[in-house]
Formats: sequence, structure tokens, C-alpha cells
Amino acid sequence: MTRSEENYIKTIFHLGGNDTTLISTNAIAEQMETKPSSVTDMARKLAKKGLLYYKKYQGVSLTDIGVKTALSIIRKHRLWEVFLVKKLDFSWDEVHEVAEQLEHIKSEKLIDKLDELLDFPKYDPHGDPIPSKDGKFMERDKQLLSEIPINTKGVCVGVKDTSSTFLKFLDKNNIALGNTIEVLEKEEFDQSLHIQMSGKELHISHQIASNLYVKLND
Amino acid sequence: MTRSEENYIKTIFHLGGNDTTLISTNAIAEQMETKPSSVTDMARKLAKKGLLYYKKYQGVSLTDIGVKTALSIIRKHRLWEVFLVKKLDFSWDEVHEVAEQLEHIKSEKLIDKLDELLDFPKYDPHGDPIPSKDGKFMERDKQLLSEIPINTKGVCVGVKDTSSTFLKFLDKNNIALGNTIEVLEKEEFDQSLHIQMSGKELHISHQIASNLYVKLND
DNA sequence: AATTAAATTTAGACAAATCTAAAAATTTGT
DNA sequence: ACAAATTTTTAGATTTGTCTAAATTTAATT
Ligand SMILES: [Mn+2]
Ligand SMILES: [Mn+2]
Ligand SMILES: [Mn+2]
Ligand SMILES: [Mn+2]
Repeated sequence: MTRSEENYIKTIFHLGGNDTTLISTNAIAEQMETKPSSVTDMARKLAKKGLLYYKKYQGVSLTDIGVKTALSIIRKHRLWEVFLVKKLDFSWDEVHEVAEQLEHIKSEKLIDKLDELLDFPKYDPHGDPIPSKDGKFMERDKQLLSEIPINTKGVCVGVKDTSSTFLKFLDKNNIALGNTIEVLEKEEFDQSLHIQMSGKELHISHQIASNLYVKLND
Repeated sequence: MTRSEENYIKTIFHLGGNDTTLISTNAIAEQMETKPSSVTDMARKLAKKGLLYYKKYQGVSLTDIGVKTALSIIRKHRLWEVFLVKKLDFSWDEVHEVAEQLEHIKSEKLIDKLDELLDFPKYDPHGDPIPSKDGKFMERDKQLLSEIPINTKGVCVGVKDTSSTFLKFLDKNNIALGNTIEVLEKEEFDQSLHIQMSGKELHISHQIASNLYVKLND
């Protein structure tokens, strides 16, 4: 598989094309910052290769082989992200760009040994689950911080927005995965939250709270 | 720079095109397993980019920028080889293929941090020197085992042939970098050697001896 | 239901990197 | 020095992945 083909497969998976829902060429084009006509060409090519199902004018969805392929690329992407953070002291806002390149390196042994070196991590630096060698992975039971009730405690386990700006903002405010957060108060007016974290009280906007995943205690 | 361009630059460097000697398109084509006509096209392209000097019908040689580029790629290649051996338990005959891919990953921070993780190695698993960030490196003072006199001792510091078959052969015979070797006798007939290594006596062919580098003691 | 708007595909073009076959230049051998 | 052999370049074609502009299909609106 070429790098371009792999990127298409991965994007389609992320857009939800793993079940029978058809993903439109426009949606793919927008996500990949390319043109719909290019997507059509690639859809035909990948359909012929058996990686996806393509219904003219309707859209695409991944075949079983397509899903397996996508999971393999995502596994590599996320393992490399862990490597960059844990072994090379990258911060979580710097890893994505490099992982986009590293995910295309072809060597089964490489990725299995990397997995071992990292002690078989279950989640990447952004809290996203890492598929196992055979494509299985556990989506964590998590909720957006903005949607949990007042006076409940949870552990911060992931981010929805993985943009560098958001991640740097979290760093600046000492919000990190693993932190315990308690919602103290919710402002009716703007949906902003008063929270307690690491002993300190903090006021965060709805914008922030709706991009942070927490796992409720017990 | 594209992957293809980088591979051309690297190959030309290895063929000795760093000084004023011109390297022929045929030599490059043979080394890269491509056609001379393809090399001509690329030579023009790289000349226009200022990476090499191209004299029609004569050949090419790298400019200063070309040499710098080559050294940067070689640095990456060799650092990744060290990583694969030291951190992921690859054997020295398995690393080249994967390093050929990894050497094209673009991230200055990645390679500097990798260097640090590996404790700034000076040589790769095959005994080849690793250029520093600013392109400097020390070619070790070494000789082919086949060319040192009888009754001299040396430390095995490198291999000339880096093919998988040769490296596996050395593994099988417990010949590894760092071993001390003494030449006991040289057969006039076939140039084969009787050597002493790790307490054992060994008989090796000229073919082997002329592909092993040793550094004489003192 | 007909018209308009939006999404999608087709047709044709382009750049990068490669190839084959033919032409041109260089080198070799007498 | 000249013919033959070799090397190198040119010309034209191919594949991959992309694009623009036009045509077609589907969806939305009156
Ligand atoms: Mn990522
Ligand atoms: Mn991630
Ligand atoms: Mn190598
Ligand atoms: Mn090497």
C-alpha cells in the first residue's frame, strides 16, 4: 500500500466508515484537504483492491480488510506517539506531525518490538486507545467534562480536540491526563465550570470542558 | 526534498562524489538499480536545485550543500540502526532495510533526541561512523584483516560487506565487533588465515578476511 | 412536479519519477 | 586516426496522484 492509500483508509475510518454508513467523497476531501474528484479516483482504486465498498454518488465504507488496515495504521501512529513522549521527551502537542510520517514505516517486527519497549501501552498521549496486534481495542468508558453532573469527581482521561493550541493551553493551566477533577459549580449563563483539581480551584469555559474527557470515579 | 532525491544524493556520496571526482550516471544507475536515463533526469533536477554539479556526458559530484545533505541522511540512517539494535534487539543484519525507510523521516528534534537517547553513539552496528549534527565525523584508523601482517593483534571494528548473508555468517562463527583477533598464519596458496579469537583458533578464507576491518593495537 | 442548488463524477491536463528505444557523444582498440 | 564498442542523453510513453472545469446525478425548495 502506498502512503496516500494508507492516508485515505485512515481518514475514512476516522470519519466512521467502518460500519455500513457510507462516507461522502466531499467529507473525505474536506478532511484530507484535497478535492472531491481526487477522492473519487482513489475510491475506485481502493474498491478494486477490496479495501472499501464504493457506491457511485453515495459514498464509501471500509470492508473488513479495510478496517483491519486502518487499525494497523492507527496502532502504529499511536505507538509512535507514546514513544516520542515517553522515550524522547516530546510534549503531547508535538507528536502528531512526526507520527503522521512514522505510521507509514513498513516493518512488523519494528512495531512489535516498539510495543514491547513501551511496555504494551493501552492508550496514547491523548488518551486514545491503541489497537492490539490483532486489531482489538477497548474504547474507554468516558464522558465529556461538560456533561457530568455537579459535585461528581472524575479522572481526566482524554482530549477531544487534539490541536496544538488546545494542548498547550492545557499544559499552561496544568491540566493533564490522570488528574482528578471535581465539578463544583456550573454557570447557567455561559455553561462555564468551577472545578477543583490538584487542590486548586479553577474556572474553565464550556469550550474547554466540552473538549476534555473524564472517567467518573467507580 | 523528496525521498527519491535523498536516495540519489546519498548514493552519489557513497560512490565518492563528494570531492571533485565525477561519478558516472551508469555507476549511479547500477547502484540504485535503475536506468541511466532516469539518473540523467534526476541529475539535471538536482543540479538546478544546487545540490550537485552536473557536466553533461561526464558525470556528477556533490556541491557543499549536497555533501551536507548526504551526511544528514547518513546520520539519520546510522542512528536509527543503532536504535534498532540497542533498543529493539534487532540483529545487525536486519536493520538496514528498516533504516532505509526511517532515514527519510523529517524532524530535526526527533533525530537529536534519538541521538541523546542512544548516548551519542560514534559508530553504527556495522562500525561505520555517525556524522555529528554539523556533519563532522571521524573515519576510524582501520585496515582489512587480510592486509595486516602475521603475528599482529587487532580489534575487529567494522565490516566492508554489509550483506545479510555475510553478517549472519559472522554471527554463526561468533565473530563480532570488539573481538580481539590475532593473525597466526597466512596460507600462501589461497590467502586464507589462521587466527586466534576469544581463546579459540579459527581458519578463515581470504573472502572473509578481506571484508573485516580491524584496528591494530596501539 | 418543476426548478434550483449542491454534491459527485467525468474528461482532460499536469508534475514526478520511471521506463524503452533511438540518437548522440565519448572511449577503446587497432 | 578511424572504426567499433560503450556510455550517455534525448524523445516519447507510462504510472501515480493530483488538479480544474464541465457534465451528470442527487437533494432541496418552491
Ligand atoms: Mn495523532
Ligand atoms: Mn494521539
Ligand atoms: Mn545501513
Ligand atoms: Mn550501517
